[in-house]
Amino acid sequence: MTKGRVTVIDIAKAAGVSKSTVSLVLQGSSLVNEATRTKVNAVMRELGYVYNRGAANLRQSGSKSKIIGVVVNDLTNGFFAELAVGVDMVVQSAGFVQFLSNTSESPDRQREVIASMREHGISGLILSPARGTEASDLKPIVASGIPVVVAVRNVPGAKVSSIASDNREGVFAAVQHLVSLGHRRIAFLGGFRDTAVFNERLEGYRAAVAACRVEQDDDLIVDAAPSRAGGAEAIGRALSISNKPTAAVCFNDAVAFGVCDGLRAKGIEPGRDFSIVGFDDVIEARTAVPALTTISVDPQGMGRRAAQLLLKQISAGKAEAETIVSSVRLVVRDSCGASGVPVGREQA
Amino acid sequence: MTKGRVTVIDIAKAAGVSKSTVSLVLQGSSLVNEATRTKVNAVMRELGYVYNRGAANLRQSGSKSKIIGVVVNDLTNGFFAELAVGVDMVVQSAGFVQFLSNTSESPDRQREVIASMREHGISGLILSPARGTEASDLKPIVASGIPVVVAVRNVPGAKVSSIASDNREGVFAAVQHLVSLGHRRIAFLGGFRDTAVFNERLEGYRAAVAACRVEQDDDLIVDAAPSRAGGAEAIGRALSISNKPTAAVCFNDAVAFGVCDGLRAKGIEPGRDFSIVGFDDVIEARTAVPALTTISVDPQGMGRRAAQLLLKQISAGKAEAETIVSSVRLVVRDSCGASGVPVGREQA
DNA sequence: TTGCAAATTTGGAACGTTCCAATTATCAAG
DNA sequence: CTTGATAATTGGAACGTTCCAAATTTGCAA
Repeated sequence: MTKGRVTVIDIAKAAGVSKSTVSLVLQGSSLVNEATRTKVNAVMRELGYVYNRGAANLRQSGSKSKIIGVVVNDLTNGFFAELAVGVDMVVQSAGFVQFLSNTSESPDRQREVIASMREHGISGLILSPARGTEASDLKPIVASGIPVVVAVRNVPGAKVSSIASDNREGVFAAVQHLVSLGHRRIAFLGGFRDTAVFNERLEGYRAAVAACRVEQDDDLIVDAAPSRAGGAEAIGRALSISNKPTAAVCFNDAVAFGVCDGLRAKGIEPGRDFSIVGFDDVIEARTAVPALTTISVDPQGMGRRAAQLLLKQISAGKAEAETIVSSVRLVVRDSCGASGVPVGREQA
Repeated sequence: MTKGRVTVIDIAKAAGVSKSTVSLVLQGSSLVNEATRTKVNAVMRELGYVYNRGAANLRQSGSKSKIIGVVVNDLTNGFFAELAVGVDMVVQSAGFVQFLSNTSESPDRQREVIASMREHGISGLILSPARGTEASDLKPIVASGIPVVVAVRNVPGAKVSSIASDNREGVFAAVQHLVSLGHRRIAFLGGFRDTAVFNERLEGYRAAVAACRVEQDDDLIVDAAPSRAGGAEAIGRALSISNKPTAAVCFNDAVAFGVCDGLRAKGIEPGRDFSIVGFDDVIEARTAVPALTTISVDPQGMGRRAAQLLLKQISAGKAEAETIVSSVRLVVRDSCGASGVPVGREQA
C-alpha cells in the first residue's frame, strides 16, 4: 500500500460505488443518497484521500481553478503587506487560495511572475504594479480574458479594473485642515510631475486653495523625488522664495520626513514653527517625532475591496473594467502643532 | 478562433510536427533538431501558447509541481513579511513559485490553508506556525512525504526540519551589553511563559545574569503579552517592586516600544533614565525615538536559508529532519543611553 | 402485478500534458 | 546500394478528475 496517491477510484472500490458517485460526493451534489454520501466520506477519511485540484482543473475548462494571483511591488513595505493581507482575507473565505509574489519593483520579474501564474491557471490577478510597468506588460493576460485588478498605482493605457485611493480628496482635506489652523501660504512639496498620482494630488491642492480662498502661487508647488531626500530638497527650494510658506502638504510621508529634516537643518522646528501634512500614514508616521499628521489610506481595506471586485468579475464571467476610488481620512497628530484642535483626533 | 486555449496539439498542427515533438521542445530536450526547435518556438509565440502546468503535473508523478507553499502566522508583522520575501527570492530563482498565505495566528485557518495547499500539489512547505500549533497539525502532511521546514518558532513534538534564531545567545549578548554599561538590576519583560521561544530567551537571560554575577531576582522576570500593550503593562509591574530595575531586555521590539510608552507615562525618559534592549530589529526600531538597541535576526536571511533547506530536501527526495539555528547580532542604538560606547555600533 | 416518474448510480469520453516503445530519416562505411 | 548505427520523430497510453447520456433502482398509484 501507500504506493501511489489515493485516487477517487480507490475510494470508489473501497466504498463499493463508482468513481462518478465519489465525484458527485466531492462536489457536494444533492443527487447522491445520504447513506452513500456518509459511507464515501468515511472511506475517504480512512484512506487519507486528498483531492487533486490539478486534475479537476484540467477537466473543468480552466476558469475555476480556485487560485488567484497577487503580485506586489514591495512586500517589505508595510503598506503593501497590509494590502496583501486584506486580499487574502476575502480570497480565503471565498474558498480560493492566493498565489503571492513579490517583484521588488522590477518589471522584468513582474513579467516572469505573471507568466508563471498564468501557467498555473490562476483565475484572476490582483496587481500592485512595479514602477515602470507598461500597459503592454498586461496585454497578454488581459487578452486571455483573465480578470485583472490593478491596485494602488494605475497603469496608464491598460484596459483593466483598478482601485486607488482618493488622492484628490485627501490633499483637499489636508489643505483645508491647514487653513483651519490659520495658514494662508501653503506649499505642495515633492513627487514627480509626470506621474498620475502627482497630478491627482496636485489637483486636490489647487481645488482646495481655490475653495478656501488662500494665496495661490505656483512658486509654492515644488516637485522633487518622492523620497526623504527629495523632501529635504523641496523644502529648501520652497523657503528660498521671498514670500515663504508657513505650512506644507507633502506628496507622501517619506517626503514629509525629509521636509522635517530640511527644516531642522535651518533651525526651524517642524510642528511648532512650520506645519506639515503627509500622505499614506506609513507605520513610522505614528512613532516619528513629531508624530506626523497625514492622510491615511487603509491598505487592508483596499486589499479587501480589490479582492471583492476581482471575485465579482470572476463569477460574472467578465465584467467591464471598473474603477474604484478608495476613500481616505485625515489623521491629525502633532506635525501641525495642532494638538488639541477640535478636528477628529486620532482615536487610541 | 480564440475558442479554447491553445494546446500543444494546436502548436503541433501549425508547425507540422507531432505533439510529442512539441513536448520535447517544451522540456528543452536535446533530442530535437535545432531547426524544428526554432520553428516550434516561433509558432508557440505566434499563437500565444501558455504552458499548462496542471496537466503536466498530472502526468508527472506529482512530486515536481514547482510550487512551494509558504504559510505565515502574521504577514502584517514586518518580521514575517521579510521572511516571506527571503523565501520568495530563492524559491523564485529556482524556478518555483510561491503559494503564500497568512493565518493570522489561527491554527484552524492554518489547517485549512495547509490542506488547500496539499490539494494543489505543493512540493514542499515552509511554515511559520501560528501560536498553538500542535505536532498533530503537521502529522498528515509530514506523513505524506512532503518536505516541511518550520521557521522561527518550532512545533514541539513534530519530526520536521526547523530553523530558528539563536534566542539564548541573543538575550545573553543583550544582558552582557547592559552589564558593560554598568547596570546591575536588569529586568526581563514580556512574552508568554508557555512558549518555547520565551523559555529559550529566558534561559539566555538567566545564563547571562549568572555569568556576569549581577543581581538575580525572579521579581525582575515579568511575563506579559508579546505586544506593545503587554510591554507597557510589564514595565508597570516591574517598577512596582521595591528594588527597581534600571534596565530591561524585552521579549521583542513591540514589547520594548510598550516599555518606552510605560516609562514616559511615569515621567521616566527611556534611553536616558532607563536602558532598554529589544529583540527582532523590526524596521521601526531604527526610526523610533530613541532608536532601539536590539537583537537583529535578519529575517530575510532566515527566509532564504529556510528555502534553501527546503529545496535541498525536495531534490534529495527526502532527507533527515535537520535543525538550523540562525545566529543573531546585537545592534547598538540609542535606547541604552549608550551613544558612543565602544561596542560595535551599527554601521551606516 | 404493471407502469412510470423520480431518485440514484454509472460507464465511458474528455481535459493537456509526459513518457515509452516503436518508427522513420539520415548518413557513413562496407 | 546495402547495412547498421545514430539522430529525430511519432503514436498511443497514461495521469485523476468531471461531465454527459444512459442505465438502474426505488416508490407508489393504478
